[in-house]
Amino acid sequence: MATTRSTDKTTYHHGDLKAVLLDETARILRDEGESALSLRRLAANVGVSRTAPYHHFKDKQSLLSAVAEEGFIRFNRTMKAVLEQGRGKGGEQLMLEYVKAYVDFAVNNSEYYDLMYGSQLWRSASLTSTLLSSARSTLRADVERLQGLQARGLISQTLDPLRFTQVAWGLLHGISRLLIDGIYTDPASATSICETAAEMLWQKLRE
Amino acid sequence: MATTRSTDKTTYHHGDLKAVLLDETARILRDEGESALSLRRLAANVGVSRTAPYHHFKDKQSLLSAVAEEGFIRFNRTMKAVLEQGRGKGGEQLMLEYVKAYVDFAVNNSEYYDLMYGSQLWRSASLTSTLLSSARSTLRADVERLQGLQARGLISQTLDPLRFTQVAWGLLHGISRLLIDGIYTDPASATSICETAAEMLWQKLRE
DNA sequence: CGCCTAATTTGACACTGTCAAGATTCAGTA
DNA sequence: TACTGAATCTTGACAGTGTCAAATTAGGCG
Repeated sequence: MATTRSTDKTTYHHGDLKAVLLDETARILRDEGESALSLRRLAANVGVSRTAPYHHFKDKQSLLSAVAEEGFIRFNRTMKAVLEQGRGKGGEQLMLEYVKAYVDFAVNNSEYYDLMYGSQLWRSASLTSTLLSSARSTLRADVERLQGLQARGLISQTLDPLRFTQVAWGLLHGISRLLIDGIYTDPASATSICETAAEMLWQKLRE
Repeated sequence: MATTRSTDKTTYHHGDLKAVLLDETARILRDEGESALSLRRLAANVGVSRTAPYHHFKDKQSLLSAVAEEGFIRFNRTMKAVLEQGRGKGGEQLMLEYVKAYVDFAVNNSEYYDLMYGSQLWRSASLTSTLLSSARSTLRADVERLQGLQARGLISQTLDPLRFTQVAWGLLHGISRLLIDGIYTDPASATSICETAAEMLWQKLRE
């Protein structure tokens, strides 16, 4: 702890500022909401001057994009783990767990999810190619997995893997957003909604 | 035209300010985007001082809520018309047109849709009870229509109308958001995505 | 006509993102 | 070890922003 520079204010050079800014940004978004995030408050919280962050991020959007990138990494890791742990399970069961895992991640990491699929990121110039490929990673893996299943005759042959994936993504994204934004009347029914969604997707997969 | 007060700057009392503010707000959002909307610019565009809008709207969020309310009115009207014009048609065909109409409204009126189902509105204090009932109007009508169809034995008996409606809503909302925010790789495939979505929903309805 | 109320304005305050110029520290080379 | 260039951080400044309070103006009604 003594050698950690993160919270050490005695040094002029912070040493760890970039990483600390990313963490504190996520923390503010989670605990206090988007409207509470300003670069000045962020800098103050971290114990640094107002413009210090500008030496690590071009502007505010650039910082948010970097946080989003961290979100994509966590998201991809989470979804990959779900698939690996569900190896032996049946398709229907796996589909349900996948749906639940997606929505669960979105709802319980909304400070990241909001940025990952918010409108600002996808219109911004700071959408680098590496970020973009990270953003499409899970989607691409889904399409390829479906193609594999189709080749082995395990799912419907008439189905277009890309179309199905796009629709499934839309479904999961929509449910997640309605939950995050508090638009569904009864958030407690989330599990039940996920089950119905998974059933529907699985039905379409077998056709 | 001469008697119209909307653009008349000669009078001290604007006369029509509230309505003009609502229209100009929607116009700015549509043409220049959310980040371009400030109360000061809005007021200047309309030819009125910075704080004039405050006599018609408590604060900025209140203005946006009012614009959202206008959005709900248009949305409810649109969806109602789709159902009425699709009286004689078969269920599957009607489902497709419904899906297309929803997504079409969202994409082509995104300045309203963003506000209607944005996170700010649903957390805000300006979510009045009349606004809330307007917001849930189409959803409630959907549930009741399904109950009617179920009573007449036209759709699956085992299906929970509320759950299905929630999931269908999630699907349409998700597709709309991914299109609006430019996240889908190829926006041209929107029609095809809607078709797949409609098929899936119809399949689930008959079960 | 005169008054009351609603509509509108000006002034002010505390914020915000961001740029430019200066100060400080670090890393590496001679 | 001393010096130098680059990286990092700070202070000062500017144009915006949302919003409040107090003053001003106009319209409608007696």
